[in-house]
Amino acid sequence: MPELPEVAFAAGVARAVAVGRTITSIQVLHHAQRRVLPARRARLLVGDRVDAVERRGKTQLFRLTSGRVLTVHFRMTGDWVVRAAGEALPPRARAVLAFDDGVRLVLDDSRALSVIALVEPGASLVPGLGPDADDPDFTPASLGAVLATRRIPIKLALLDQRVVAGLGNIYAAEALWSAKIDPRRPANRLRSLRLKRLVAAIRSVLAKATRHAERYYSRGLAAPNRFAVYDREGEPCRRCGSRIKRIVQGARSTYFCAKCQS
DNA sequence: TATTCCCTGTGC
DNA sequence: GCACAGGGAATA
Repeated sequence: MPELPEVAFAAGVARAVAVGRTITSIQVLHHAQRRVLPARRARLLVGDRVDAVERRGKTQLFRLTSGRVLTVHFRMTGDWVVRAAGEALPPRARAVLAFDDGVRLVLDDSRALSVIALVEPGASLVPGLGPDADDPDFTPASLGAVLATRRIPIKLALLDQRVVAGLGNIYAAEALWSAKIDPRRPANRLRSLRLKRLVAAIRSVLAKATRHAERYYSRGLAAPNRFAVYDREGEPCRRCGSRIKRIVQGARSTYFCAKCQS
């Protein structure tokens, strides 16, 4: 299930399958995906070749020889499944890309919230997206500047992809714990000390999780959860031992330690 | 800035 | 039944 580490791994799967291959057919099976990419438009992909698969935040970008770009966002429950010619599709297949070697890349998505779009050459790919966490442009100063006008709680600001690209609900909470920042603190009330800790924490939390995911997924294993706070309500804080709290912010859960995050 | 909606599935 | 799920755009 996709937060950034899963998307990064999935992009690697797509890259291995698709780069250098020509698309021979595409089926968009669910109406939710067809709204953005109707069959008539999807047909434009046939005969085009995939030159590269990249990632910006949680969006995967298939760069095509025509100059068009196929963008895929998994949202909550999307994933790639690879199927050889003739193999049965998974029950929640929402779209199927077939290549000239017979291999199919299947978008498997129980909730069908994934978004697939075809972007014309030169058009903006992911408008408004902030820097990725590993981008050198993502610094305490740049983060401070973006947050300066935002009075919303820092946890909600971190989920805004214009602030940092690729941070989701789990790792926003994990990074705030690591940086010892209260998720309820107004975003514009972080000074240089906390900004510095937060940028370092976001980088390290995502990098570690991505390496961890890669190790497991590449062997076909489920990655064991080893979160510091996420989904650990009532359990002891790994730093101070007090009980992890769960609150609701922006209609989603936030987990944190009220004692050592301020 | 807060709420609602898109979809389906799971667990209580 | 109902609450909730790792996302994000569209509303009010």
